[in-house]
Amino acid sequence: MEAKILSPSKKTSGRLLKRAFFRGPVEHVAPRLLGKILVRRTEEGELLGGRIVELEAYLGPHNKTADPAAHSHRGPTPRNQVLFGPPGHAYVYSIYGLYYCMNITCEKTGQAGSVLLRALEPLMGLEQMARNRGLVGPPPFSQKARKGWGRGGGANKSACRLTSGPGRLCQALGLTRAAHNGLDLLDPDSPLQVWDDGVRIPRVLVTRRIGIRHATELPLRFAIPAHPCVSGAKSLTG
DNA sequence: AGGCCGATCCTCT
DNA sequence: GAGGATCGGCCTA
Repeated sequence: MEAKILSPSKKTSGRLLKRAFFRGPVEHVAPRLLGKILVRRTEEGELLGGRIVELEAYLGPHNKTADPAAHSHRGPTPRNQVLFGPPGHAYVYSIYGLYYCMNITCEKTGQAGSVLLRALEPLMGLEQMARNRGLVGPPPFSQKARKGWGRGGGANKSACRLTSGPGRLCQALGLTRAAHNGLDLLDPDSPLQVWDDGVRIPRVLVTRRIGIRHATELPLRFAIPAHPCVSGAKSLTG
């Protein structure tokens, strides 16, 4: 069951999203972010990025439904203060002392809803992303995977290993708390942006969230059905 | 001041 | 399917 490839065959481009896009209830914003493109411009001017194919919503403390899994659940702290700022910004935090994860702030300032990016379909800068992930060099990955890279048009399963998972995608793009936490994703001059290239997602898979201990029953994970780059459970009961 | 633990990933059985 | 790596933030004393 090979999934449909959503990548454009031409050179990837797109428009910056508007602030208002992120201002609504996070459970409404999250599924609409599927298909949008996360892009980092490196210091050397290279573009690294991919299409968002899986994400999770986390509810702010203002919400009627309590979400003890959210970092904002206990209110503002030095670590999570970006979550309580304006929408459309990057919240990057370290986890397990080894990896980073990235959220996009949503809703109005102070409400602290956010979206965790869980998987991208690699589109830009695949060679560099592989280096960032430490996947170049020893087989089995490099030899096989390199064939599918180079051009913009392929979400083969090997390439997905670059950005399939919240820690993996941050490592691939080279995202860190020190360099990227708090950046405005909608600023034309920002080194980290979200683009819309017009791709529409016809159907959205909704499941429980992955890897959390609290509020595990909430249906707040959203993914493109059967996309090869989606991580983890493929159904609500999985 | 100290302890606990996580929105993870990788390797090995 | 299980366990280890590894550390900053937050809670308790």
